[in-house]
Amino acid sequence: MTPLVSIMATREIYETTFDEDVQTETESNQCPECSGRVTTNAVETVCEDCGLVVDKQRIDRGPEWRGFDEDERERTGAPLTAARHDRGLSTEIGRGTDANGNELSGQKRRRLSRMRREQTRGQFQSKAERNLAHGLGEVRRIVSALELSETLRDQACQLFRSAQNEDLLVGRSIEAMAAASVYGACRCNRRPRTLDDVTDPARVEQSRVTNAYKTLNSELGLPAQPVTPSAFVPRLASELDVPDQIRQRARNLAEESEATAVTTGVRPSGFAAACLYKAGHEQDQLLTQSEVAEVANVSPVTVRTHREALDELAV
DNA sequence: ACGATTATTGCGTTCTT
DNA sequence: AAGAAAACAATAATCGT
Repeated sequence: MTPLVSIMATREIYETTFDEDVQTETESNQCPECSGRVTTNAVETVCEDCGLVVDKQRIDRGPEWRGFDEDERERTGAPLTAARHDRGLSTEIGRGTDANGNELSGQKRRRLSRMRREQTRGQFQSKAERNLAHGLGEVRRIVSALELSETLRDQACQLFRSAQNEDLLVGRSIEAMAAASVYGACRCNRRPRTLDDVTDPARVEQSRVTNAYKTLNSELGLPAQPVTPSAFVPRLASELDVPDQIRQRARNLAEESEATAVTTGVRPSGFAAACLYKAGHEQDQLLTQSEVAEVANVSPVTVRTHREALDELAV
């Protein structure tokens, strides 16, 4: 029997969390993570202590479609977004034509071009704002490379903002913090993404992303939740192109194992791979260990050892 | 510095064709 | 019989306390 204390020690690798049941939905004015007070502004409801976005988009910021012509509408334009440094409220000075599409005289064009230059200079009032724009750009790039949802992107951007507000960027690179923000958002939403997945499109060493995430997690008290093997099953299953039956069986296997303690401290993706392997063999679909190991980014040996754990469980 | 998980490598065994 | 796959064992590397 392994001593319990060491399990507690290593599980932190994959299950950084501060409270076991953080997922409970609270309608009240308390943060589900740290019980701090939450405040609601026009954009979202955030916890004052930890920065957790409890709720968002209470207010419909979409265009008003009821009005039939322009002056009946009171709200128009693109919705505000946390994903841009100016929350999407930028102004651009066009070139070439006036509002009616007519050509402009050379004199006016020169004047406009001077104005444009001054305006782009004025867009970033400080170095911090420039960094923010850069960071949010990186976050957007990584998020789209990983094909994550828009809400997740906004949360990641919000994380990056918080990180900057808390001066977590000093001594760290913007790219690393951007990647860490994306990973943090994934963890808070139980998205089956590994640190490798997030680091891959980022242009930094993984160690720096790890470092950034660690400080992000501890300083901001992220409501990071353990990502379970069952969350990885669908993703691996689609990469392997296995039938639904096997996918569901693998998911069941994973969930049953999670009920016991055998999945604590192990790489979720590796365990999910073992579940898929076992499920495939139960239904005479020959998946090789190296196949499943490869899509999960683990070694075949890992798949084997976890399959043994699964066998003992089923009896 | 220690313990746990995982990767890597090498090697004899089992299964398939 | 030949080749692939799974099993086993020993060692190294990594990570968190």
